[in-house]
Amino acid sequence: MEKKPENCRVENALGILVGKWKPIILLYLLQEGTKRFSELKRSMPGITQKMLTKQLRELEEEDIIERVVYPQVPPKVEYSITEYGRSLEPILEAMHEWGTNHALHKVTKEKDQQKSS
Amino acid sequence: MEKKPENCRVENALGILVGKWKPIILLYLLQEGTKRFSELKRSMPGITQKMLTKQLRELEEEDIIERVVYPQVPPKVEYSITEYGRSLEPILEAMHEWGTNHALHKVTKEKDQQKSS
DNA sequence: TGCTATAGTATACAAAAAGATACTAAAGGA
DNA sequence: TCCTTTAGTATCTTTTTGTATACTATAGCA
Repeated sequence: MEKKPENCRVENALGILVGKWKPIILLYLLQEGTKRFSELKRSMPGITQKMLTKQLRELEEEDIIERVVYPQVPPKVEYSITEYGRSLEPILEAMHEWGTNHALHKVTKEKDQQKSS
Repeated sequence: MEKKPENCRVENALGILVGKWKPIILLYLLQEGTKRFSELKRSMPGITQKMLTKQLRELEEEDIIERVVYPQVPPKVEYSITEYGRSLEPILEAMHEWGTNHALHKVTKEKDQQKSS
């Protein structure tokens, strides 16, 4: 496998996951399946509509999620993970697991430093 | 495993990997082992000293890399991945692999769109 | 004496990401 | 008639990231 810094493709994946809300959106859709825009918004207190729209558009652009518009009033738009998008799941799981452990690691380290000071 | 958006730990991992140069630094150190500051800099054309220093400090802060200073003039400082930092390797590999495939996926998608237009 | 190399720091600035806030259309209900 | 709901868009401001450039100390070398 090519891992030379010159042709590092980690950013290709990173770019898709990066964004304050993207991992949250993805985990939510992976677990809960298809969701409406308003449901997504309600599930993420603090996000603005602009941000949610932007992140969703970016994920759609990369073929990770699908957007289905129902021609109704008031509007109804549903979002879901694509078949292809599911291929990100193992990475998200691995990061979640590592991240959970890392929170612990930091606490442990801090305690050690307190002891030695 | 806890994957509720409310307690998403993906960012814990993401935060460490994010930064224009961090994946490159990590892959390089993982492959090449211990390296001096100047070697890192030379291997990453385009990075400024300030940026390199900053990224290295952040990785050190998270216990991913180790910094060893030799009391010499001119100075000599060596960086290497910590034992703990190695636990990120599978994630980086997975992202690299996914990212490589994703580049292909995009090209394929574009071709499909051209055909249908 | 002046030049090089090393591993930085300091300062100013530009660009990108995120946030706050106000606005839209049009159906259905009180 | 007015209010609510939905899924956005349009601006503007703030915060975070990243870049450019100049500066530092000191040993060894010519």
